[in-house]
Amino acid sequence: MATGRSHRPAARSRGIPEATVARLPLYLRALTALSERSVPTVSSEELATAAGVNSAKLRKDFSYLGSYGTRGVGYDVEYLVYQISRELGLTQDWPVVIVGIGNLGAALANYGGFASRGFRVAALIDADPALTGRMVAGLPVRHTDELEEIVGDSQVSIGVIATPAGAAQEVCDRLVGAGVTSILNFAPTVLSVPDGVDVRKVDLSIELQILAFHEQRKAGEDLGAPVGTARAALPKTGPETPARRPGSDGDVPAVMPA
Amino acid sequence: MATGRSHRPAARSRGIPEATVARLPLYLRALTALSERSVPTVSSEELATAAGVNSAKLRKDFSYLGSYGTRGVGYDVEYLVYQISRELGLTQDWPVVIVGIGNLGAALANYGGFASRGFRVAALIDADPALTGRMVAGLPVRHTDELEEIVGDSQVSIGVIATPAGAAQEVCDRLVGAGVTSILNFAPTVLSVPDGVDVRKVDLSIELQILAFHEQRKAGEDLGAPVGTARAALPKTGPETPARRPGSDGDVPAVMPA
DNA sequence: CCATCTTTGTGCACGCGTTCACAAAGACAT
DNA sequence: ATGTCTTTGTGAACGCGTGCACAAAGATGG
Repeated sequence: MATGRSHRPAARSRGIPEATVARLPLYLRALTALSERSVPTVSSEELATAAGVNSAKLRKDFSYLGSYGTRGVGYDVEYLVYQISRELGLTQDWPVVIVGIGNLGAALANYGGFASRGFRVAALIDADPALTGRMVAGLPVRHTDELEEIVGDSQVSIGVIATPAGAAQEVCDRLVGAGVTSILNFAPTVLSVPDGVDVRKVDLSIELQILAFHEQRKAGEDLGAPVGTARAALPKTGPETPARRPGSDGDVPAVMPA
Repeated sequence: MATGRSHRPAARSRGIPEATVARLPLYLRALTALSERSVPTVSSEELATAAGVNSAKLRKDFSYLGSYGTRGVGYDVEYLVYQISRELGLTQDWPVVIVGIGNLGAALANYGGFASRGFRVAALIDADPALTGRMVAGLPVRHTDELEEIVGDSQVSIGVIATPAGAAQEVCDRLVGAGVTSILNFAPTVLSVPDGVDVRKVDLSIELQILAFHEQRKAGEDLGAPVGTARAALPKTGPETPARRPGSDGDVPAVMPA
């Protein structure tokens, strides 16, 4: 749950709702597990449970792809794995560049799940000259100066940004300029991109804050103190504002990069 | 956007829509930046641009919190920072434990954005005895055996799971059993938790697959080949299923943990 | 004190996503 | 072949989220 779609409110690409697309990887993972256990068929009920969704939703999702089930029996696991893989574009290889090889960037580079689904780390890029040439996850770190060349030569269309927030927009612009049309952003910034470029962001801090909100709510319900009252009545006379920790973050690095 | 909400379809906690809650951290970040530049007030239009949203949406979001603006002028930056912080529960400290100190876990432990928003890493936990006692980000890694004790003593209510997928559910169960009621899950698995426990998941692989879908769609539009046709007509006779890479992943570690 | 101008707060309509509930489709047994 | 039983696929209703568009509020200047 750390995803945030970006522009295009609900692109309904080629008839498949965005919400459905977001769940296809979930189904695929559950199906792959079944496939490895050599389970031949699965019902919508079983698969839905495994994927953590409602069976009606799953059936409707699959209905957007076509009629791949058999009534009275269920779905053929192998067949469905193939269909979803194809639908998601995982039958081809996707070269990916990672920019910003700090703690997070390095962790991503070592991520085993990349190769397993057709994603191949084509290059690692960092602005720090001290890092250039060092091997990370079996690949040499290359300097930002080479970015355009790398992207162009390797036909990279997906870029991962794991730089500090301050550098993210510039890196983004250069990636887009070099031909990248999909970006996964780990830096805590709003990226602006031209139409036709997709951005998804992963933001640890936001996720934690959302959890904190609900956590506070739970705690507040226990006490007799109504959390959400005596608020609209504030006179708002002058800045009684406690001014929490002035000048601490606001431009913090993504997940401790470089 | 790598977030995925989980149970509760749209909990509308205490009147504030879930979608609004998810945007509050965005506003807070933009406001903090303005605060550091000592900007006294900001209009909904300006703030919306900075946060990457529509100004009507922002005003509606704020209307759920109360009437904090001044017509003809805008919003008082400091005041709003305080109100949103309070609403999100960031005026108090949230001790957090991280379980699974692999590449990703270590990167998270080093994340600077934790402390800056009231989140404090209370402990690092790993099942590997070889790691126990080693210092990571200034904290000693402690063994899983101590999990219950650590959570209980430190009053931890938020847990971060960065273990391999296979270990995630067990770790989750133990965290919940020890009193944790909010979980941020980086492992690529569906976690099942009792009611009252919030789970948010961050899944790199899913994000990339969603990007790949759109990427494929873009590429398909260029060619004359209609991507989504000649599909429903498949006879489906026997497993012509190409059976993509049998038995490769399916239980892959989150982001290359331990 | 009045007029003007800016910007908020929100009523309303629309569309996407979810869920229910059931008819149609097929497997399987007799 | 016919009937029964299981499970899919989907029409329809509902609710949340978004965005428009405007009235109300207040600041500001004369």
